[in-house]
Amino acid sequence: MVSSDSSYIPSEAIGRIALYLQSLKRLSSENINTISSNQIANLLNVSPEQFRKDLSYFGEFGKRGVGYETKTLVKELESILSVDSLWEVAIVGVGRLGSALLHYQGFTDSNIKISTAFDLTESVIENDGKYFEINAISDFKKIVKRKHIKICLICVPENMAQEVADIAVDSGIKAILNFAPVVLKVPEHVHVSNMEMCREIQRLIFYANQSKAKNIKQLMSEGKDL
Amino acid sequence: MVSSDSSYIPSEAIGRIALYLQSLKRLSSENINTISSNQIANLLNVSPEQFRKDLSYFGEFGKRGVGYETKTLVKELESILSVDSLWEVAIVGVGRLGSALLHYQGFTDSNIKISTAFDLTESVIENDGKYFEINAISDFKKIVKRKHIKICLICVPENMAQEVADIAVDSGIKAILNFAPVVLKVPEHVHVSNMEMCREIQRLIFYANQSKAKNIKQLMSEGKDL
DNA sequence: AACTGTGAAGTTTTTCACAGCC
DNA sequence: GGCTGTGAAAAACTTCACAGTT
Repeated sequence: MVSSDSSYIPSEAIGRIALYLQSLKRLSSENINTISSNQIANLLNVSPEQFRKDLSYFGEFGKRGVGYETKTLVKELESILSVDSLWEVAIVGVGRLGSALLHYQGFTDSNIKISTAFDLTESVIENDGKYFEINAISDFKKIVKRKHIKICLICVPENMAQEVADIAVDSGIKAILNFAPVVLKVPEHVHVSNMEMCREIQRLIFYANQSKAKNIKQLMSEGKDL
Repeated sequence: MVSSDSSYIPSEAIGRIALYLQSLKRLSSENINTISSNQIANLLNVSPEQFRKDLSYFGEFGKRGVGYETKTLVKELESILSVDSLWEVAIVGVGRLGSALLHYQGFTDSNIKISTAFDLTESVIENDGKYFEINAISDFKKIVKRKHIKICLICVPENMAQEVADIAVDSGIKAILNFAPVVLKVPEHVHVSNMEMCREIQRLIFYANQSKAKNIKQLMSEGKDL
């Protein structure tokens, strides 16, 4: 049923599947049992066709004339993304951002757990009476191999990020979520996703200012003085 | 010189301009004065054509046969993004993530400053001998108007995010960086960019597992037993 | 010779529009 | 009648290929 030759699937679609899943879980927990592509699309600011097309890459999950059963679809999407069982991920760099992520509560609902943390040296940090063991980066390969960890978050300063990425690749890591403001060089089979706040804010600045420019243009075309 | 009718510009291009800028600043500080589209593209894993095309939406910045002057291009790109002067942004929600962002050092280089923080109630937090004033969300509009803040980061729990977004919109905020796992409803003239780690990690999980599936498929087609 | 700038071609992604099913 | 699933059309974006400049 679930086909997954990813070569024909727009990479944006995968992100949207995760979005649909998030929303469907919520709907399901609110005891909404059935939903149409129109309804969910409206909730998520995508088009209904987009929603249906995205699902169609993986199979047929709805009933014509009826819609989609939320509970079933949750299961199907979890299976598509392979998030139907817990994924343990590692984090490297336990500075402010890293430790914020380490203590973030929101991962649990998504079957994600930051099970292992690394920094330059071993230590133990405490939060709300809970203790977190921080491992030395020199033990990365050993620990990651033993725990079969496939995904790692990089939260180190920019001048160390590539070095960490190299270690991760060498340790068999399959995907990296990179918070450092650099473009990591990794082999093709390793996926990198960047979460860079400065770049993102700068994009917003462009658009925020753009709308100002548009307004000015509009006012001028209406013959108004500034 | 700098034209900017954003309707013809791929929105991805803006993110890349911010990326180019980041890299060019670094190169410039390393006293690299000239660079070709080939060189910079290789550094950033984009194609040289992509780089040239992205710039071409805004003007002509290079010299044929020579390349680009880093210092000049930095200035040009800063002007395109309007990040040539300081942008003060607000943050709402000073939990773990919010306070990590509040103390993040990396914004300065990008002319971004989180100048104002909000939470449910007024308070003062301390870090490294520095004191940060946290304002009550009820004062959001007043303060944001007075300080002419146009951009805000939303770091509140998901059940409050829409409420905060409504306040932001009402206060004249032009763009929102949203860390909550919900799709915000805002008028068309307000730009929202989402930084949602769970969804991003789930995307990585899909790809991480995909490559496994591919490997298995490959092994099987080579006639090997598992 | 080296490198940019850019129409045109190609590719990817989204939207349309409608057949098919409940 | 209402809603899905999906080829086909349209739009968006990227890459090609080459003319133009230093």
